[in-house]
Amino acid sequence: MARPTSTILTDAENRIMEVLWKMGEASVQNVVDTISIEKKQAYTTIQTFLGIMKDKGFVEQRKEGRAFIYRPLLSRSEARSQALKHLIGSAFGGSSSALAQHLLKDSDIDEGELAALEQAIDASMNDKGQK
Amino acid sequence: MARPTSTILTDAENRIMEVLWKMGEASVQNVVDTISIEKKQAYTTIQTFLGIMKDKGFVEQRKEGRAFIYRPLLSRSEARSQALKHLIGSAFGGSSSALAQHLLKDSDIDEGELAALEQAIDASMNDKGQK
DNA sequence: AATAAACTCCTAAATAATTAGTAGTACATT
DNA sequence: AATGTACTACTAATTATTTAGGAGTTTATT
Repeated sequence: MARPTSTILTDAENRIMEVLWKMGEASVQNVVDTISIEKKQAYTTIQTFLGIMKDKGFVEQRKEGRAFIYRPLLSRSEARSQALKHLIGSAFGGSSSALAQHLLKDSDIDEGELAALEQAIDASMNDKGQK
Repeated sequence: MARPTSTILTDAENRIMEVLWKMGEASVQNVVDTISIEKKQAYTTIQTFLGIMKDKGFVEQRKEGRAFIYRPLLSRSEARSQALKHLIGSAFGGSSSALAQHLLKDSDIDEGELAALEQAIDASMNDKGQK
């Protein structure tokens, strides 16, 4: 394979998920209306994305009348944990302590606080985003 | 444009930059040798990437004999800050406090420490990675 | 009933990201 | 001198990401 499919949400997917997370569930039109305030997008563009996101397992669809209603299967917190994990893997050599040190590189904190942040990052990466 | 070029390092670019950061500067062959321990990559693949990275301004090239020697123009710390900024923009709604809260959602810390982390994140995003 | 509106389904197309082969040139070694 | 080695330059191909149009169908409105 030339390029593996991203395991995390792409930027466009993120924008759409944001609407679903805010509304709980939404039709294509709902997403278009909400997103078009910031970024003009064709109805069919959103439709295409929701189809892709269904294939990837990020959302599920249910028929209501003629239209499909989409519901997130991935929580915002889970998505954030996964994105964070990916960032650490790619930009921080897989080391959460590297991230902790990067974040706090200009602050004057002691060893204990650094270790605490490191553990918090590890926890964030590994949880399933319940909270 | 259907897809804007990524402003941050892609995964493949990151792997290569990691070698340049470690060695200070490196030839194509140096990168191949180092990377091939983990991931087998053709000489010309690395060559193509270094060309792209030169176009993007991430590295500069200098001729030494027949071969090109590449040197990073972007520091690891800068790259990390940019990657973090991008993550916050896409997955955390642009809010550094959202990231701080996500990181510390299961720890028992007080308001002051949370605010301190938030400021550290802001600082990390905005600096030029001198340290 | 005819027309418009709201959908879905299928198709298409541009650009990025990732990977690598081939041709050609310069240098080293037998 | 011939052959191999080490490069660069150019080309190519695959898959993902992002964007959207057109055909067809069902429902609503004149």
